[in-house]
Amino acid sequence: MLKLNRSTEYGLMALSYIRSKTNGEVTSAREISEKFQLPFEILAKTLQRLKEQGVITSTYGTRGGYILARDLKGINFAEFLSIMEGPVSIVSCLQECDGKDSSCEYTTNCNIKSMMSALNTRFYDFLNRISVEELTRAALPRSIEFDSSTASAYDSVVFGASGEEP
Amino acid sequence: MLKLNRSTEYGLMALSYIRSKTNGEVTSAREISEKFQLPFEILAKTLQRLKEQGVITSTYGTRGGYILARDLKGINFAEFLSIMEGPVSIVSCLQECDGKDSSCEYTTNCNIKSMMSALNTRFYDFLNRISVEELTRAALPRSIEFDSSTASAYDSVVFGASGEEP
DNA sequence: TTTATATACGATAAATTTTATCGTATATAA
DNA sequence: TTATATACGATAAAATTTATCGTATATAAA
Repeated sequence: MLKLNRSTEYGLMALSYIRSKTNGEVTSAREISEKFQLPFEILAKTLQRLKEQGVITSTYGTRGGYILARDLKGINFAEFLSIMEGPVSIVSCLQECDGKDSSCEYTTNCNIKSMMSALNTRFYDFLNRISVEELTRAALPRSIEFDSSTASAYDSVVFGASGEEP
Repeated sequence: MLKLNRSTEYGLMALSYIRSKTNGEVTSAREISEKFQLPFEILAKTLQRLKEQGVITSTYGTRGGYILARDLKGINFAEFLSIMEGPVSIVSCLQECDGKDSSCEYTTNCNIKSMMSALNTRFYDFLNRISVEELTRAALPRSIEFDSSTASAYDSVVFGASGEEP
């Protein structure tokens, strides 16, 4: 169904909340889980994965919790998804595992591989143009013209540019 | 994992094969299933769904099978996916079911809904720019410059434009 | 030093979704 | 009349996602 995993959603909700904190204030997994009614264990694992990848840092103990470790503008959605859901590929036959392509297991005679490869490249490019900074903004900013052909990967992208009311 | 369903892949493979046939020659489900080693029953259901949506037409009986019924240029990938996999939405809380939005069941207090809505719009736009005609071409055409900001939904889109060797 | 709090992490179970199979009905050419 | 092929509902198997459990580790505060 081409849907994001729950952990991806949890991760974005968590980052959105963490970044809203001021001057070095930490946020605990418990706090986020209660604030948004998310299952604690899964959220905790999600945060641990984000820490493992250097997106946030943690402090142990009674006043412990998480703070941002990287500029969210420098993390694009493709990278975020690969942290949260593993290697991103719209077709499994092109998914890289441990550095090497896993070839097609379904058919010995595929007539769409070339096009799926092209589609995958284009999809990856789509994800690359979206930063986690944008995805974790508090609210949709007022619509600004966006030209995807000139925007670089870390440019600000206003999603609503294609068809929303001003 | 943001992966296409098997039936979507089967559907594209089938359409790619069917369109390659010349002067009104029909293609049976059995033929496709044997040609590409795909499970017959699933492929048959896939073809039935494509027929139901008017993409192909069928003829019964001994020399029966399928032929194209619509110009594949007029079917974009968003529509194709909704035929094959049901309503397309990158987040379930925005997925329309029976005309009305199904609201979020996970949390009473979502801080990313606005951005997910924007992301979804943008994703849908991405899918809209890709036609089934392109996806079912026999091979990747030689790379041509593609400017996504000026291309209309049914324009030819060359996927390889972003980063492939010429 | 003890206790409460909080992260860390492997193992496993439950739920959901996807994928495949089965049985039967219908239509048509040979 | 028979063989071939689509049509379609019901159900089972497999895979994936989501959630839970148990235990270990680190730290601030009492």
